[in-house]
Amino acid sequence: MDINAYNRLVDSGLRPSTQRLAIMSYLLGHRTHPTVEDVFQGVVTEVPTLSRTTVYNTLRLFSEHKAAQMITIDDHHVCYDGDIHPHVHFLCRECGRVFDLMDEKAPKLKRPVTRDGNLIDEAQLYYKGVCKECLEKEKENNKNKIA
Amino acid sequence: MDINAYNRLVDSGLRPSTQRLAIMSYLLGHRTHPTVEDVFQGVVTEVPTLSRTTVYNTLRLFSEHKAAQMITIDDHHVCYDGDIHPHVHFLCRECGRVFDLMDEKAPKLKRPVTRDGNLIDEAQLYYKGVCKECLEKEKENNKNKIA
DNA sequence: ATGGGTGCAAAGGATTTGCAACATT
DNA sequence: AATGTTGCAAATCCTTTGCACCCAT
Repeated sequence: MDINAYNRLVDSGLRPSTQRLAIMSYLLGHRTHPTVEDVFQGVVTEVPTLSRTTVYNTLRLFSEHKAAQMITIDDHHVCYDGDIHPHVHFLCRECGRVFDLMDEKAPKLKRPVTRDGNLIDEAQLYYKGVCKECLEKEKENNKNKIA
Repeated sequence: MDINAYNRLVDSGLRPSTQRLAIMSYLLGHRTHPTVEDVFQGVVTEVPTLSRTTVYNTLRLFSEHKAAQMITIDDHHVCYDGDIHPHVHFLCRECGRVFDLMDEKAPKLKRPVTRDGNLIDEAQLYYKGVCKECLEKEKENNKNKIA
């Protein structure tokens, strides 16, 4: 039993059902920004009756309760993050993976602020480009071409 | 004939067909962060044979060529922006509209940079919250409740 | 027994694809 | 003629909804 997952749920005002615990536990244990499908595949082995519906509903619930973050950098690339502290994300356009950039200064918004009369309570900063690994693969391919 | 639309296309290496000109012209003339459907509805009156397929393909083409920005703040809220200078976006969760926050300092990335071996060539910062108008509507509703 | 949680099947939407027609060089 | 562009129809994919069942209180 994952005490961290349990606490996150209870602290967020969510009842810790089997499925919710398993999904939250997966999120906390896989800091790879999984998609809905990733979560489903990862958890269904443990909770064989799990349905995609529940994963959809549960992840939405989590993000509504700020028990997890929904990240939508790109069309066709919705993923989730159990880390609810503000941090910067980086999407590799080649492999589609999302990385955390821990050293980057993330926009902080501890409390909602008002700007031009608008109430702002959430901020997201992300970068796009090509990750180290994909860059190296590209280099390899170029070498091979020349050789 | 919209010379700005024309130039943007040619500068981006895109052939200025009737449809592309009309779509780019719409983008440049409507700084409201229109969705694909918005663009379609706005342009079809002018180019009656226009199809949604073409709008999809064309907007994707634009963003691939950096002739426009695709903005995906939220799941189910993909929109486009003819303004290709970096600026901060603000999504109102109530009405779903996206605003520009011009006074905010946007992350600048004139040239691609390397960070931890990753090549970063694009940055997006956005805020979420409730816009001025929706806040005022809420206030109105509360007043009425009390009265 | 009551309310919340789950999961199936179906519906709903948004986006892409295959392909034929068309325009432009 | 050759290439690039458009647009219809269909396919696909992702996500939500309606509803019945189930579990826990």
